[in-house]
This record gives sequence, C-alpha cells and structure tokens, in this order.
Amino acid sequence: MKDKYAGAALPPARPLPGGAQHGSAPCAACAARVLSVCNAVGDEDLPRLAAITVSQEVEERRTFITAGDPAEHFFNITEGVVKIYRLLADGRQQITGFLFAGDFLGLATENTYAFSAEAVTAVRYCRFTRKAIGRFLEEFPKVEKRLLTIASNELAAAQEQMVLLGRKTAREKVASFLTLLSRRMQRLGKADDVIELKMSRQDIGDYLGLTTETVSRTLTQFRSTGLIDMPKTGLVRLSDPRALAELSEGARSDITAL
Amino acid sequence: MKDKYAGAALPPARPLPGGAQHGSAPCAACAARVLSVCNAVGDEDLPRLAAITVSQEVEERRTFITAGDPAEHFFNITEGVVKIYRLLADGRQQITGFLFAGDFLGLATENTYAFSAEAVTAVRYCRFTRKAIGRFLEEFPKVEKRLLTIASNELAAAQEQMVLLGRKTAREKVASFLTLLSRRMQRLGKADDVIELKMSRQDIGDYLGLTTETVSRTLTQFRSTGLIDMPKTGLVRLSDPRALAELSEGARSDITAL
DNA sequence: CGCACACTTGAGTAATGTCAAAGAGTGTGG
DNA sequence: CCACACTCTTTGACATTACTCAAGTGTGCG
Repeated sequence: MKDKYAGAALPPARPLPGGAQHGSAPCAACAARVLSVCNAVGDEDLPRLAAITVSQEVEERRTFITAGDPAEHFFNITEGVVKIYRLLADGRQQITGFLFAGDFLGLATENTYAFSAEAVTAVRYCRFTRKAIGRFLEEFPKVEKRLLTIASNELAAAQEQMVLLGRKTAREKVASFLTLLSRRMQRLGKADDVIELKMSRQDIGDYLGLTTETVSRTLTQFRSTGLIDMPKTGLVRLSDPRALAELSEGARSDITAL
Repeated sequence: MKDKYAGAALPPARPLPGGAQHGSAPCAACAARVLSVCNAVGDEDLPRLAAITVSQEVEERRTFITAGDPAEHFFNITEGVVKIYRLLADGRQQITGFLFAGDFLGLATENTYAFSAEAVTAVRYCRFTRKAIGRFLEEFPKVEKRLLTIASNELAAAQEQMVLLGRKTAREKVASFLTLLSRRMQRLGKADDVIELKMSRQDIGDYLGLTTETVSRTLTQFRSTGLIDMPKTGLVRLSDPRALAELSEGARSDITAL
C-alpha cells in the first residue's frame, strides 16, 4: 500500500485550467504570498514573477518529486500538506519535513533531487524552472537574500530535528511534534490548541523515527493522562500545552508519567 | 569534566600575532581557500576580503560559540576540527555536524546562535562580522550565490543525517560515519582507507545518537569481523570499504553479522 | 450494510541504554 | 626516565525502551 503511488511513471500533475496562471492576478491574489518567498517581490513586479510560474494541483497521495530525478523545478506550496522523505534500500522511510502553504521546496538540491515529495492532502503549488529562477534572481537580488534566509531557517529546523531524532524519547518526540504544529497554528493566527493531523500515524512515525504503534500508544497515553484530547479522528486538542512544551524540551517526564 | 570549558565567561580567542591578518597575503596563501566560500572571490579582490576578516586560533576543547548568544560573526574554519551541537535541558547532547578546514559556519542563524561550537582539536578560523559580510555581499553577489549553494548542500547533508538518526541501526550508523569520513579524505585527494578519528567516542556517539559504549562495541565488532583495523588509537583503516558502504546504505547486514 | 484501511491494543522480543569495573593510553611531576 | 594519576576506551551484566508480530476495534467509503 505504501507503494501504491510510488515510482515516477505517473501522468504529470495537471496545470490549472484557463491559463489563469499566466498573469499578475494569481500572484497578487495568492493567499500564500505573505508567507512565502514571493513576498520579497514588490506589487509592481508581480507580473514578472507570474510570468515564470506555473500553478498546478496534485491529488492526495501523488508523488510529484522522486529522489534521483533531474532537479528541474523549484516549488512554492500554496495549498495543502506535502511530505519530503528519503528511503533506505530496504524501504525504511524517513520523512525530513512536512511542508504547508507558503513553504518553499527545492533548496536541498544539486542537479538531481536528493529527496522525494508526496502530496499528503490535495496540494496546489507554483512551480518555477531552475533556469527561469536563475535569471529572475539576477534581477531581484532581494529574493536571493530571502532564499538564503529561508535556507538558514530550514537549517536551524533541521538541527532541531536532529536533536529530536538522536536524543529524545518517544514521549518527547510526540510532544515535540504536537508543540511544533501548535506553534505553526499560532503563527497563522489561528487557535493554537486545536491541531488537525492530516497525516497518518505511519507518516508521523516516519517523521519522528518511531513505529506507528509507538506513536499510537504514546498518543493514547497522553490522552489518558489528560495532556491531550482527541474529539474526533485527525483532531487533537492540547489540554495542557505548557506541559507538552516542557516535555518536548526534555523536562523531567516523571511529573506526567503514567 | 564535560563542563570543564563550558559557559561563556572565557577569555576571548586570541588573534594571530603580528597583525598579519590584515592584508591580502593571508587569504592568497590560505590553504583552505580552495575549499571554502573565499574561492568565489577572485585574486584581484582578495585584499577586500582580507580587510573584513580576522584570523584567530582557538585551543582544543574551547567553546567559541554558545547557543543563545547574539550571532555577531560568521566563521570560516581554516584548520582543525569543530563540533556543532545542541543541548537538551538535562544535558543530553546532539552533535549536528563536524566541521573541517574550508567549512563555513554561521548559516543556521537568525539573531542569536541556535547552536554551540567547540574546538575538538586546536582550531584556526577566519571571522567576519555580520555587518561586514552584508556590505561585502552587496558588492560580490557571486559570494552570495556560493553561500546559497553551501546552504543547499548543508540542507541535503542534514536530511541524510536525519535518515541516519531516525532509521538506521547502530551498525549502519557507525558504518555511515566511517564511510563519510572516508569520502572526505577522498575529496581531499588523500588515501581514503585510513581515517583519523580526532573526536572522542563520546562525540561520535553524540553525533550518531548512540552511547559511547555502543559505539565502542560496534567498532570492536567491525574489527573482529575484519571490516576495519585499528592500528593505533585514533586511527582506523577500512579493510573492506565496500562492505561498510553497503552496510551504511541499509544493505542486508546478515552477510557481515557476527 | 459491509468491506477495506487505519488505528489501537496486547504479548513477547530484540536492540540499545545503564551501571559498573577493568584495561589502555597520555601526560606530569618526582 | 619512571611511576602515578587521570581520562578515555573497552568489556560485562543487567535493565529498559521501543520494535515486531498479531489480533481486535473503529471509521469511512462504496
């Protein structure tokens, strides 16, 4: 089942209908713009940006970047959730990040992609060719600066994730994950105590370096100790965000232990 | 003992004597230049580069960047080995990378350092202030491009490390580490089957998400199965680099099992 | 309504961590 | 130059966490 959509021999993602993707309107109207690189481009230059982008949508479960393929594009996620992952020879999977609206994709890339990317939900993105980006950056050095900032932030996040993977316990990992998603909601100005888990337990496990079962058990334990509440599938309410945050940083875990 | 040199209240690292660090000579003569960012600066502009750098040396074991401190500098390692690490509240340590001559340090940084850096061996580096770098980049966009490339490479390496930490077994982790160091020797044009381990077992463990004991046991096992040889302390000869490389990628490990 | 899939729960195992002690290597001072 | 002290590494015995395998439960979709 994990391989259902694997492999690269897929029909291409379809461009949005109507050719609406060429023109300044889409960029100006883009809800993700404020969150993304594109924010570094002034209103007056949006047409230039729009000219090099193609907006596309990808259905749930579709792999749209396969590790090893020539890296021809950069992507800007405008809607949905994407998982970035790498595989070992025997199929073990490590998800190196989840991407959401506003996130930029393609930095960790030389000539070929070193990772795969799969749409966790239905996804919409703007795509640029590397060539076009190159020319564009010449003209808008501000965007290049922004890319460097983004890369720095991603690098910091990657280091944080290394701490999690290398040194945290299962409980701390899951608490970190919930806290991370909560912070993201906060940044978006939404209620930060209710989280939608769009991804499967398997994906959460592959992100945290755990098995599905351990993720499930840990969530159950959190629920039974009153740290979280799960009103319905895919929804988690953080009953005690503070305790979760402390737990995620490696605070004494005996205080909330079963 | 781990705290012997910890804390920020240390005498500053000393600049090299003679003021030799201001002038073009040091950059032109720098052995690490070909490996580093500085390579993006042409010979004719080296004086400009030298004008904003200060070369310093740091003794073994000295922490020269402490997480949380204001990020005022970027560094270019020109000699020695540096470890970059993060700590959890209770002292658990995760080393996110080892840096060698030519490596650039300071990218994963906003206004304060999110990591600490310690000299594993005696270290020499060139230091730039953020301000100076900003002005310099305006003038030499080529260097900025180079930084973006470096950041991309680091990001790819970070993802690779996440796979290691999240999904590899102890044997695979240690094999990966040896293979990584071997590749580095290769890139430097040196014999790639003999590796100097400048760092302690503890550091290797903190890098691989293992304990000292597990690292030690795994190395012993590799030796007893003929994968490696340890002629003297700190030296490892890869007797079967191919098998190690395969093991590190998650190949069937039964073929070399004890 | 029933099938499929994802999630949960349980029992037993294996890998790695913990604690403890002995051995090896390094440097220092007598 | 040797002996001692210190630290790092190795080895051993045991504990524990998280994994594996397996069965059951729930949920959503056709």
